Amino acid sequence: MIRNVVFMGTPDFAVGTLQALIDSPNYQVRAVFTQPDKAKGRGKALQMPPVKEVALSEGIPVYQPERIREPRWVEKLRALQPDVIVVVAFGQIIPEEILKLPPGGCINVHASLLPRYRGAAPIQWAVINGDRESGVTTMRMDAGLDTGDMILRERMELAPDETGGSLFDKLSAVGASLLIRTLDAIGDGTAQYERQPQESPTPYAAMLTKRDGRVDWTKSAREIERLIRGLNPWPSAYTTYRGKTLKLWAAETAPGTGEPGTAAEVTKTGLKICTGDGWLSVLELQPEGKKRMSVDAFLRGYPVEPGERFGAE
RNA sequence: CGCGGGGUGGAGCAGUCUGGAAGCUCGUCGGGCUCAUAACCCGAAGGUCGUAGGUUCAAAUCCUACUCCCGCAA
Repeated sequence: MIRNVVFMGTPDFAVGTLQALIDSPNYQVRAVFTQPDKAKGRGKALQMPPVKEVALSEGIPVYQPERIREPRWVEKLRALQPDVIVVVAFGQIIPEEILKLPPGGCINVHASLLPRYRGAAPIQWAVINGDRESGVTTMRMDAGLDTGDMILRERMELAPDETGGSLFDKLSAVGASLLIRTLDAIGDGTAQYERQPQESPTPYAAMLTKRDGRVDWTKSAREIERLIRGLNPWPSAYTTYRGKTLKLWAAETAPGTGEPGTAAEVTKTGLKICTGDGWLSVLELQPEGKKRMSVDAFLRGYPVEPGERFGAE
C-alpha cells in the first residue's frame, strides 16, 4: 500500500505532477523538497521555484536543501517515512542512501522514451534532432543517471511545428497522469520493471545554455529551423545583426544557395538567409531590447540589404 | 540599489547630443490604372511624442520623479 509520498522537484515541468498527486485522493504529499530560492530576473530579486509556490499554497511543508546528500536531510527524510519518493526534475543528484530509503523506491518521471535522451533537457533535444516521436517514461531510480528500471512509458507524435515549449506542455501533462498510474501499479503490486539497455541511442541530453542558441549558418536550413523550434521559448535561437543580438522565433526552409549567413532575398514581407544547405526564410524575430515581431514589421524599421551578413558578431 | 536598450498616428523605425513648423517605410479608407500583382499613380483620415512636475519666449528634444516593455547576467 502506497500512501505517504515525498515529492522532489523544482521547475514548471514538475508542477503538473505535484498537482496531480495533491489532487489524488489516494496519496498524501507529506513534504516537498526543492532547490533553494535564487536571485533571478532583472534586479536580482529572490524567486522561489514553481514547485515551492504550489506547495506553499497547498500548505505542504517545503524543504530547500543546498545539498540533499547531507546527513541531516537524509535523516529528515527517514523521519518522514515515505512509502515512495517521487522525483521530477529536482536538479540534484540523489545519493544511494536515499534511493533505498522508501519501500516503493524513488520514482522518476522523465520526459523522453528512455533509454533515449538521458539527461536534463530531453524535450528540447528531441525537437532539435527532428525526432518524430517522444514521450514520457517513469522509472525506479538507480545510482546511474536516468538509467533505472522502466515502469510505464507513453509515447506521442511530434507535430510538424512542435516547439520545445509546446512539447514541454504536452509531456508535462502526460507525465502527471503517467506517474499516478505508476504509483497505482506499484501499490497494487502489478508494476513491472523493465531493465534499460546499458547504452543510450542518443547523446546525453545536456542542460541547455544560452550559448546553445547561437545559430551556425554553415549548418543546413533544416537543422537551423529545428534548432529555432527546439529552443523556443528558452533559451531561444539567436544570431547577430549590425552588432546586436537578434533572436529567431520562427522560420521555414526554402531552396537556394549562397554564402552562409548572408541575406539572400529581401522583400517587403520576407527575409531569406543563406545557410550551408538551403535558405532560411525568417518569419518571426526579436531585436535586442525589443519585443518579438513578424518579419515584415522588422523589415519596415530595419532595412536589410541583400548580401548583408548575419551572425558576424 | 547587478549591467543595458526602449516607450513618437494601427505596425516597425528616424528625429533627442547641437530646443524653434511631427518625419520615413508600411497599413487603413476613397479614387484611378492594369489580364494580373507583396505592383503603380492620385487623394484622405489618424499622434495629449509613456505619465506627472520643472527650466524656457519656445520642449519629442534639457532637468526631476514615476510607470510600462525588452535584451544581458544570474
